[in-house]
Amino acid sequence: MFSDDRPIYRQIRDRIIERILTVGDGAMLPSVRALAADAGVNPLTVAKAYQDLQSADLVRAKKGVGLFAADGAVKRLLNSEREAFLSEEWPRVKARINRLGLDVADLLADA
Amino acid sequence: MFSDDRPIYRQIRDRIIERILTVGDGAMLPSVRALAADAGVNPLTVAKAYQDLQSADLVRAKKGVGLFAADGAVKRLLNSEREAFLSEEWPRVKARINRLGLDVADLLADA
DNA sequence: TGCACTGTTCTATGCCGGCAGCACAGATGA
DNA sequence: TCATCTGTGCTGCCGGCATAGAACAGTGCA
Repeated sequence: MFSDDRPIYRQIRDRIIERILTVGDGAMLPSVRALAADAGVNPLTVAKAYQDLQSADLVRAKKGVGLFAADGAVKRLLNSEREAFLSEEWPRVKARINRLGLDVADLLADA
Repeated sequence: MFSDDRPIYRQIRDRIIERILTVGDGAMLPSVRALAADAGVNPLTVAKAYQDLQSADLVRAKKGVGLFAADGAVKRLLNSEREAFLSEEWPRVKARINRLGLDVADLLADA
């Protein structure tokens, strides 16, 4: 379910980010306990992921109600994630593709 | 120098793998202490990376002499790394590209 | 008023990663 | 022989990650 070489709470955070990009601003997000049960993980671990997202103003928490994608979250996520991907992940991936003797164009073609 | 969310010894291991793919079978690899000094890391951390590679028969150690890329290391690395990349990393990357609405042409452009 | 949900906080425990420091064993060359 | 390189092994220490278990505070609904 999870990669063994990245902290679970970060993988949970990434999963929530994907969800925000899908459901959009203002939408309700899965509760700490529900997500923990679904992922087979301790609720504290999920809470830590959500607190990261709250620190980044991507999620609003309403005590007793639930968690919600913040206003403008999608827009800011698209910007920051695009930036991070193009400047960090993609160069590394492209170098790896070349080193393994694979063809970038071929891989992108059947997308 | 290192990503903050993956163990350093794994990032060191990846770096050594890249080097093996470059220098080829039988070539001498940087010593534990030299690589540790170069990366600004504890020698034990580098040793752990090398021991991973020895367990996978990708590196041979000669006590008092040094570390060497094992016979057939390059071939086996190309196979296993390609396999791992295509079945795990690439699908994730491709999904990310689509989710972020990135243009394939842009990714190919700055090659 | 209860009940069931929500997020949040606390304590304690265990494991892993990384560090510092030191020591040992094998190989090499002056 | 001796100095110096090599890989390997140990101790202790610390912080981060993840867990279990319990508890507190706020909301909504019957």
